[in-house]
Formats: sequence, structure tokens, C-alpha cells
Amino acid sequence: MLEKNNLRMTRQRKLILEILHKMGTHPSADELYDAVRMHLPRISLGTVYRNLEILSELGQIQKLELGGATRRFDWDTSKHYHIRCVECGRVDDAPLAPLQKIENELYGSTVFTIIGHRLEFTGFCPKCSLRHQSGSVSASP
Amino acid sequence: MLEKNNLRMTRQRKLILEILHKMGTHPSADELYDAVRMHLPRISLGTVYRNLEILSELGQIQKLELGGATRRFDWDTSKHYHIRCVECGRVDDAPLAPLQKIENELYGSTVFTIIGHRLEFTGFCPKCSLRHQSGSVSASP
DNA sequence: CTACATGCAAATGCTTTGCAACCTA
DNA sequence: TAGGTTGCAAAGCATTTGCATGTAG
Repeated sequence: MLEKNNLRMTRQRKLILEILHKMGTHPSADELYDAVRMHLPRISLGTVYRNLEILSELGQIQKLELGGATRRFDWDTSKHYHIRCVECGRVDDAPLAPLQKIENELYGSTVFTIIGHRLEFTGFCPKCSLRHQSGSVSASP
Repeated sequence: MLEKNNLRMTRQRKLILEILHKMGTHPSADELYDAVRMHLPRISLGTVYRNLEILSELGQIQKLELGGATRRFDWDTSKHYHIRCVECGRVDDAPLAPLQKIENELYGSTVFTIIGHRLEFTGFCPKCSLRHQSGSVSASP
């Protein structure tokens, strides 16, 4: 997979991939950077960004462009949807099978050539739900 | 609407709102800035950002957070979906009625409290479709 | 008049990039 | 050894913010 593209499996690249799998969450480049640094203290943020880009182009990981500023990454490359907490940014997989036929519904009624779609749910994660129910809207004391 | 929130209808704010309506597209803050500047040359980008933020909080316009970096704004505040050209960034409304019941499908199978969802189609706009069909994948000669 | 708004410029946050040294195949 | 890769630092964008001045109500 790497060799076909004239790419090398460096210690950094390997570690980034392994740790993304182990985390099981949907970390940002920066969160991943922190995690990887515990094993390779001298790795740079730039290297993390470069590798995440390369790995997602190879289809080894998935780049998520959800709402909110920061990009996140997913070890799971299959088609699936996500839920994002509008309060803290936590991202979970959404338990909903891909809507396979939805793109066909636009056929003939748009000038665009559709190639895909993205569905994202928003809401409050358990932690932030609590904070909202119990009285104050702002930070707790 | 404005007075209830102790806000004022300044020349800048009024113009931003009017021009966003007239454009009928889904401009970024910067595109809107260019358009508004033709009428008010001394307006600043910061003012455009500040007003777009305020107007979207008031529900007078809609802030779009689609894939790709830049945020876009929509004069149409109703619930609807969009199609984005992955090549040039053009954004159109998607001719598809809102999936009203889709959020219910997650009920009971997620720890999140769902408050909404966003569906975005990706593809090529007519202009970029042509460029892709006709031979070269990269820039044309 | 007075509080909200503006223009300007500096600052921020995330991501990308140039470059010399480094390391994998 | 060659060429992809790294660490570092600087650069790039989009967006936000501090502050003195301007202005709507």
C-alpha cells in the first residue's frame, strides 16, 4: 500500500496510525499530536498534519469535516455518520445505516453531478446535557 | 427585532442584510465584504464578521458550516440542505425536502440528546464537471 | 447624551510550507 | 545512496478582538 506509492513506513507514520486506532475516538490533529508525543517526544505538529493528510489520501483513515472549526480524523474508513456535541465538540458515530439511495433523489433536479453526501447530527453529549438541565446555562461553580 | 435586543440598525448592518438577500447565493464573509464595499468603501471586514454573527444569532440569516474551510451565509433561514462543489466551492440549495423524522431514528440508541442535523451533498458544479470529463484531470492547457 | 457600533490593526487558532538534516528501502 | 520524511520555524488564511472614535436612538 505504501510502497506502491513510493512512501515509507516511518516510525512517526506508524505510531500515528496505531494510536489513532487505539484511541477509538475522533481526535483532532492536535489531540493526536499530544497522544503521539508521549511515545515520540520530538515529533512535530507539522509531521502529524502531513501524515494524517497522506494516510487519508491512501484511504487508511478518514478525514472528517464536520461543523465547528477543527478537522477531526477517524480510523474507521467505512461510510458512516456522526453526532457532534455543540457544547464540547465530542464526536461519536451515529447509530444509523447509510442512506444509500438518498443521492438518487436529486437526480434530474440539480445541475450538479453528485458524488457523495455527509450527514451530521448535532446535540448534547451526556455530560453537557446534564449541565444544561441543572439550572445555570453558564459554567458550573 | 433589533430594538428588543438593544441593537441598532446601522447603515452597515442594513446594507449587509440587503446585499445578502440580493445576491441570492451563499457567500463567505469575504465575498460579502467585497460586495458591500462597493456601496460603503470604508466598511471593515471585522464589521462584516460582527454583523453576520449578530444577524445569525437573531435568526435573520443562517450561518452555514459546510465542509471545506470557509463559513458561508444564507439569507434563507428555513431548514434546507445544500450541495457543494468540491472543486470550486460553489454552494447551491439541494432540491430535497427536510428529513423530518430522521432524528427520531437515533432515539434510544445514542447517549446524545439530539437537537438537529445537517445534510450536505458534494459533487461537481456544471463548470467543474466539464473540466473533469474533457481529458486532463489537472489544469487545462 | 450614552451605549452600541465602527474602523483599524494586532492577535488568535488551525493548518500549511520552505528548508536543511535525517533515515528508510 | 537516493529520495521520501522529519523537526523547526515562518507563513497563510479565516476569524476574532482591543481600543479610541463615531453615531443611532
